[in-house]
Amino acid sequence: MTTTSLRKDAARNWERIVATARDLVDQGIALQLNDVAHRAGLGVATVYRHFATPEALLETVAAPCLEALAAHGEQALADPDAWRALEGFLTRVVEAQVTDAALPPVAATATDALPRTTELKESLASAGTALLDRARAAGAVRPDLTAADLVPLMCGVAHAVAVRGGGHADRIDTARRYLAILLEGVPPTPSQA
Amino acid sequence: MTTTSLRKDAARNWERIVATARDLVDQGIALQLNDVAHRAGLGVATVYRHFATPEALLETVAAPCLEALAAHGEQALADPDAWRALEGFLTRVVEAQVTDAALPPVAATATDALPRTTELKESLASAGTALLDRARAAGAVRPDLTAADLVPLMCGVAHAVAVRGGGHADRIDTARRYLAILLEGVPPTPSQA
DNA sequence: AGATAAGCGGATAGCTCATCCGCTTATCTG
DNA sequence: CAGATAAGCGGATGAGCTATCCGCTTATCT
Repeated sequence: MTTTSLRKDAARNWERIVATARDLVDQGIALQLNDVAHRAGLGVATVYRHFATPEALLETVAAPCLEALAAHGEQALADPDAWRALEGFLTRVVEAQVTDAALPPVAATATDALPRTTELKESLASAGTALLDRARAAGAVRPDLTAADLVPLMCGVAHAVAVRGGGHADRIDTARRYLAILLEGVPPTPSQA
Repeated sequence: MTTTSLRKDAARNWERIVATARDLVDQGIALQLNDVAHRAGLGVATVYRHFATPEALLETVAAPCLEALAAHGEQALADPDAWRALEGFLTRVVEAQVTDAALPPVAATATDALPRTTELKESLASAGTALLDRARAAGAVRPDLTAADLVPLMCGVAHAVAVRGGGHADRIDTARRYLAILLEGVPPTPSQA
């Protein structure tokens, strides 16, 4: 047996746990490991063995979405229009945050439970940084806005949308609208140019 | 005895509880009624009698600040410059949210534990609405931005600042910067004008 | 097929929350 | 001022949740 492989039943249970957690997240129910175990028809210890904390499970649930965003970020760099690339990337990010309830808490937390999450967030951040720098080189970004502001601002938009409330379609609409307002403020003001 | 008055010791304990809670909030410690009781040197039941839930206590702690903001909102309407009035008001709001840890959760919650909180939030919202409408009348507000967006956007800025982190002075600076970016996006775009 | 250890499950100990009830004390009345 | 009254106090306690441990099961390898 190779050192990293998982026993077949363990792998199956891992999937069940993540799928159950995914359902709970989609229903807006907070993850409680005991509860997840019960709903998945598994022993409590099985869940705790795979995921030490609810945060670790949540990060695992959020991972595929983070991967997709990071992948899009890479692709966006191929767009010759720097502004359009940045705008498209940020649009995807806020839409994802509004669509997937697992993302906001993961995005807003500085210290991750899983190393994998840190990796994903770093690759996402570096994509964002590259896109922002490229837009800046095109003179489209005010000097006091830096890459370190990107994640907070995206979290801020997502939070604003959540506070505003409404159904899913409303929230997507609100997210686009708030992002549009934000993007108006990204270029340098006349006095900064 | 008039029906609404409180016994002297009860009033004193109420003050102690709120003061203790204020300290905890300032230290960034989550309010737990049992814990508050112990720190205030009071019985647990005394705290539960005055405040049914941690939210009710938090709202009480936040109330003075909400009152001050509402009062400023009234005054701001006296400013002949509609845009400056709106900008000043929103600046106070985000600075308060960043300075007082009791505000963000209270502002972001739709259903209040205390009727008083609902009152205060309504008066604050109506001040904001009046200021926004006045700025709109001056042609300084894009048509798709309504009064219903004001509270969410302020919460969004506050959340973005919290995610960004830093010391208190840093956060104030970040808050002003994010608000400045947001305000750039408030006026109509050329195509909307 | 048998050996082995990885993995499983649920009982349970530890902790936090919120209520209840006998006692204390402020306030009112004569 | 003293007694009566009920408003208010405090901490013991039961209910509910979290997370760990350990004896049993089962997948995997030879």
